[in-house]
Order: sequence, then structure tokens, then C-alpha cells
Amino acid sequence: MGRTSNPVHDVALRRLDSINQRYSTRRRRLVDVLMQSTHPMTATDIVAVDSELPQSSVYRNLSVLETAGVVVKVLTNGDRAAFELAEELKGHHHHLVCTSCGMVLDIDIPSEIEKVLTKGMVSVAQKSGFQLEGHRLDLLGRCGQCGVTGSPAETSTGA
Amino acid sequence: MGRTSNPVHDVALRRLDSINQRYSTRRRRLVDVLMQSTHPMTATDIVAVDSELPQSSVYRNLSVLETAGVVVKVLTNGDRAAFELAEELKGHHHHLVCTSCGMVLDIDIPSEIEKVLTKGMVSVAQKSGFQLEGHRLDLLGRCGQCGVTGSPAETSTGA
DNA sequence: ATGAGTGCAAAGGCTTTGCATTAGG
DNA sequence: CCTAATGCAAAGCCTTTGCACTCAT
Repeated sequence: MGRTSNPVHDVALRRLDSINQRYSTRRRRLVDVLMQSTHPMTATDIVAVDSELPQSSVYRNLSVLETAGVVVKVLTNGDRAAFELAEELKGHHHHLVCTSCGMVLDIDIPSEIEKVLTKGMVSVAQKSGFQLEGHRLDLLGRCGQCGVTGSPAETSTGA
Repeated sequence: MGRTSNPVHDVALRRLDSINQRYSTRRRRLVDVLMQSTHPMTATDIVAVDSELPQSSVYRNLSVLETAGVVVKVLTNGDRAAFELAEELKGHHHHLVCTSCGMVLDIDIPSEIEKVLTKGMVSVAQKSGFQLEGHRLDLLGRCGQCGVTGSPAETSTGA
């Protein structure tokens, strides 16, 4: 198995290279972990999944990868930072955020709505002097586990 | 000036009362500060605006007000938590986030788009077992000050 | 008087950094 | 070989807490 030119790794390598950074073993593993997740992950989440990765490496490399445009920091309900692969690497999508436990799920929305958003927002941004680069749509609600009842889960970012 | 039954303060009082909390001077001032801002504020921002408010009171009362449903924590570009008045208190709106300096501005979007979103998202959430409570739409781009050039500002949440 | 609210300062938790070591080109 | 990357431990920064004091009821 293995080095079969995975597009994600290819892009990661290219982007890191463009800022004179190596695609080291640690960084590749980090990308692997994020690639396999269906939701954004905190540094803690990552260490939990791949205990070979020391905290400092995770934080440091997350930062490098963010600069390279390989990963982006997403905004959770809570306080710790969570990361996921950049949009072009995992496809445009949105988040479903549980207002109770903070879990974040990746979702897609109907393309018609996506279209309306994409087209309609440019002028709105311009009015405020912004040059639009993209949008972020989060749906807020209560997840199955938190239900209509009380008890939240205790997760950091997800299952 | 003064005690002329401002609807925001009325609601704040009522909501605090419903969880057996007082609408103290500090809390009222906090709401005043948030009410006058056109963007979400971090604890630091708040202290900067009203230096009579000690950090610990700001954090503590922000927390109480959040529990009461008077303020909500918004998700900024960065790492510190920022707060604004709850939606029903300041009206539904969205955010324009500068990807360079992190500034967040409150904006409105065309009501047709708002309508499409509101209607279309319910089923999307249900598919994942979520009970939809609302949505959050952020437009990402570069603000006037950061422009197409390099130099970002150094702000925490906004101007 | 009595408990909520306040403030200072200390503690806590996530994240960042300094420095010596290791690995990749 | 030489520089980038790594890892441990220490430092830093935002946020939370303990405890004694004050204010409002």
C-alpha cells in the first residue's frame, strides 16, 4: 500500500514546498489523521488518535500546515481550536454544530442554496469594503445524543 | 438620559430574573457596552472600553448573561472568545470576517437569501439527526485596511 | 442581617517557545 | 555536512476560581 500518489498528499507537498517547508513524516501523519476524520479535530483529538505525535509537534505542524493552506482552523462552539483540511482538499462543505455538546459534523447543502449564497454575497461584502473570499455556513442545533433532553456529551469536537 | 425602559434592558432583566439572578450595575454596564458595539467583543475589548469593569467581573458576568440567554459567544477567526447580544436582542444578522486581521463586522443579508436558508436547512439538519435551532453565516474576505496588500491590523476582534 | 455580587490575586488549561537532538536533502 | 524538523520541558496567555468584602433586599 502507500505511496500511490494520493491527491491530498500531493497538494500538501506542493503547498509546503512553495513556502520552503518539508513534508515530513510528522506532517504527513497529521494530514492522514485529518483526512480520515469526518469532523474538525482539536490538537487533543489528534494526539488521542495518533499517540505517536507529541503535542508540541501537533501544534507546531498544524500552524505550518495552516500557513501553507493545507489545513484551516474552524470555529467551534467552544474554546479550543479545531482544524480540518482546507476546502480545496476536502471539498466545500458546511458544519452542523451541536449547541449543547459542541460536536461538529461536516455536511453538504443543496447546490441551489449554495449557488444563491455564492452569487448573492459578493455585493453584500463590497458594501462594507470587503473583498469576498468565501463563506462559512454553520447550522446550529441539538444532536441526537443531546436530544431535547438535558445531558450533553463531554466531547471536545466530536465523536 | 437613563432609565427609560430600554427594551434590551427589559429583556435582560427578565431573563436574569427567570434564573434568579440580579441585573446588577456591572451586568447592566456590560450589556450597555455590547449594545453600543457594532461587532462582537472579547473580554479584553470590553475592559478597554469600560475600564471600571475588572476582568474577573467581565468574565463572570459574561458567563451569567450567556446562561440567561442575554449574550452569546460568537466564533471569531482566532482564539479568544468574543460575545454579542443574543439574536432576539439585537436582531438576526451575520458576520463579515477579515481573514487577515480577524476583524468581525455585523451585517445583514438580502431577505430572499435569508428566507431560502431558513427554509432549506431544516431537512438537511434532520438527516443527521439534529434538531435545527438556527444558522450562522459568515462571509470571509479581506477588509479595507488589509486590502489586497500585506499588512494586517493587530486587533483582537475589531475596530 | 443575609445572601448575591464584586474584586483581587492565585490557579488552571490550552498553546507557544527555547534549546539540544535527530533526520532529511 | 547543514539546515529544517522534532521533542521535552518551561513559559505565556486567556480564562476560571477561592476567598474576603460590599451592596442590596
